Amino acid sequence: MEERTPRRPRIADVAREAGVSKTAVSFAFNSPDRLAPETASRILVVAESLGYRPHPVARMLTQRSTHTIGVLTPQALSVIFSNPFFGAFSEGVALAAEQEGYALHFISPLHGSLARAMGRATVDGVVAIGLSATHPEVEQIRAAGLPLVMVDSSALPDQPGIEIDDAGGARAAAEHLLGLGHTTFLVAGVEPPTPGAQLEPDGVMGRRLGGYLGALGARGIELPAHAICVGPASIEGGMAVMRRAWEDGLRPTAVLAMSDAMAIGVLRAARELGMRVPEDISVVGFDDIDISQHTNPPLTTVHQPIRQKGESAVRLLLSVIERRDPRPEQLRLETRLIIRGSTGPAPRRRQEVVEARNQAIGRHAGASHPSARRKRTRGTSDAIPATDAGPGRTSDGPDT
Amino acid sequence: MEERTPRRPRIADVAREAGVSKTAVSFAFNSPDRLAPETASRILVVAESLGYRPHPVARMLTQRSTHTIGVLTPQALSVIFSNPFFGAFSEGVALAAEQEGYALHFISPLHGSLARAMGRATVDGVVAIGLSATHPEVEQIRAAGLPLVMVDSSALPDQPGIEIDDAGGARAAAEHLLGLGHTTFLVAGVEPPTPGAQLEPDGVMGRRLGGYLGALGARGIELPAHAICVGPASIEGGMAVMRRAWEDGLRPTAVLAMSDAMAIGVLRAARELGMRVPEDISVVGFDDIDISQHTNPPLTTVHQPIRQKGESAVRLLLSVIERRDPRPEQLRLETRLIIRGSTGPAPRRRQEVVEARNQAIGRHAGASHPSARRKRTRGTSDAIPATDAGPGRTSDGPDT
DNA sequence: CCGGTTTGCTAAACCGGTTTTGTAACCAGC
DNA sequence: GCTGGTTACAAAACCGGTTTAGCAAACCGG
Repeated sequence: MEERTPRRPRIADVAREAGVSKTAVSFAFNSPDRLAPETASRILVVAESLGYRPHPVARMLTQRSTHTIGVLTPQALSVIFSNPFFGAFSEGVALAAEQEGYALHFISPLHGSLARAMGRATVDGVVAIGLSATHPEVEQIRAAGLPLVMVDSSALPDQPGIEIDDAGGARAAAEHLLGLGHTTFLVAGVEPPTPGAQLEPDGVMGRRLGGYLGALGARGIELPAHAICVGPASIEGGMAVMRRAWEDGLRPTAVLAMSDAMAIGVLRAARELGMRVPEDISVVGFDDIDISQHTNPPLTTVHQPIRQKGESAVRLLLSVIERRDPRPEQLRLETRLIIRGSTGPAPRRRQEVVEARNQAIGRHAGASHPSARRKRTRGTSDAIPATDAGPGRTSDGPDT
Repeated sequence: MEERTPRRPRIADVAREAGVSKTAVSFAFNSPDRLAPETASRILVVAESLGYRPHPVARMLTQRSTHTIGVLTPQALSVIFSNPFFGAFSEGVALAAEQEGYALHFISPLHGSLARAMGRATVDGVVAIGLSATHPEVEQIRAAGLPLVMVDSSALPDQPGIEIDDAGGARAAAEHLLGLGHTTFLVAGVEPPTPGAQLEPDGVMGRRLGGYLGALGARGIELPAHAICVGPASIEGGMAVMRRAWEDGLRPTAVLAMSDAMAIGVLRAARELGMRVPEDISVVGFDDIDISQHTNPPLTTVHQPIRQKGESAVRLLLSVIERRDPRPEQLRLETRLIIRGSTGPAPRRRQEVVEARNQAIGRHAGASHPSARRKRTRGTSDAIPATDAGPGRTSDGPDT
């Protein structure tokens, strides 16, 4: 005989119970100074006793603001969350959002449609990561009048966005290898989401490729088309690329990988093919995700400020949302090469690579230039047990 | 002289422009079969030309559903996203949510208050991870009539929740070490969020500790209180615990760490203190996060199905939200010990540990029992370059 | 004591949709 | 020719709040 459904109390219930108007209840919660102190507190007491909480959706509707920012990714979240790059980026996003009192809403394709997901999303603005500028949803979002900050998409000129110096970082990576005497390269690229499509020159990967090719070209080295292999941006993808290249008869002494995950896969595949890193083959990654300093050998890679990218994207977005800064801004963050243990001087003769392979396990000393190796920055490479760098291992220890 | 602010078109605008009622426009979008075909398409054309999209917040309000599930964490998201455990958990959550067409909304303390954040959150239900059952917000959520699934909190009996067999996993870890002859242990625990508080026996860490102590007690080994050290659940936390224990004069031959991150920190600190793993000291982690198979040596740890936990939590929540299953369910997932390279037989004499330390770098052969070591499962331990396990390294290769 | 301001609160409009109820037109059947 | 049932749409109520306009009483200086 009790009440059937203990319906959620509404503002009218509180008003009736307290003997005041809805307006007064609203005031009690939002601007108590507009009421007599004892009235306000009486209302709050009644509200508390009824278990009343203002309905957040109704509130959003009238205030025309959700205090939520959306993080848009063209891929499914279930694949995205396993990506360390995205984890670090989200960390930055979350940090800025929390400081500013905004909640986070992740937007990913709903039943395959990003547009549908965007239609459902209740956000004040969107940070889009990895979305190409030509993606149709970009126009949809802009048409909806929703503030948008694009990360890693060569943005339209009148559009706020965050980029990094992909080309410069890639150039530095290639020049580093050139300086070590390498002449035979393999580029391990991240394949575009739509299979069969070419690397779009405007995208992140296009810019990185441009950097590689530019540096190589400046030394008169032309990279044959078949030395650019693409695969998924994962460890498995990197392994697949390296194995395929090997089976195709390619014998690079240096690999330029467009992501750290791929570089790690290349590292592993190269070792399984009997090569030593960096004695027989050098590998450079891109991104400098956290685990890259823990691989064996520690990965030489192009660092980009991933967390800061997320943070800056949110701050830029909020400056638009809150109309502090009417003019959209473009931010460009720097990259820098971090030299660790996965790169070394090119083998003297090409033949060495093959020899090394046939020798399988047996390590022979003196295959490379110890003096040059010793000069390399160790950085934090011996900071964690995952790496064997540091005195006593790797090359200058007792076991070489 | 153009329109000042190109206001977002409302349903009334479309209705007027198309010469129909608001109802008809609503029908055109939601149940077109209730209109004459040509009327419906005419309305849609007009809507398209005006750039009209139904306002998601208004829609939520009338439909009394947000099609969004909340992920609640008592810590700040910016610390949470850097946690590989949480990344894997989120992956599972996202997978299930995407399949069911739900969006994801992360709820973390707003200006330090979880209650405030909950008040703002527009979700149909909540998955709470790492929230103690006695946390005041639990009652708030239940009072609000919001479906709630608690993960890793010894839940109230009438409350749906997901747990794992923490005690059983911990027991297996301890028994493994006991079977290897260890008698001197250190427990590296995860400190409670509120400093100074004791490990609550009902929490995850309490259950794990119970498992450790139970197994030890069954062999007549009593763990002194000072051999239980706590710190943050991070690599740094694990390092700190190990160093502090060493400085306090503890000389354990085996460490039971309550998280993999801590175990990795212990690994590193132990090595820096001059110990070899597993010859001088064995380490067991808990969770089996992805990188644990890539440490050096690969980490022996208690596996728990992290992704599945996230997935199951969402499915359980949705069964409550959509009232498919009126009776809340409790799910208990299994754990299992994964034996990799970080555990080995106890050193014959305690003295060996000290010797090993004083010898610093020089590796001496035969410090442990090769026969027993060879029996250990290698698993995927040689699957990635980060580990040097596999023929030719670690112990049975040429460099021991 | 009077006109004007301030205080404390309310009634009504509004946010932008969905859903229930209503009604006019058309058609079939007896 | 009237009843009863569809069909196609409209009017109005509603979701649960906020906000604007307004009103009565109290205050206040002259």
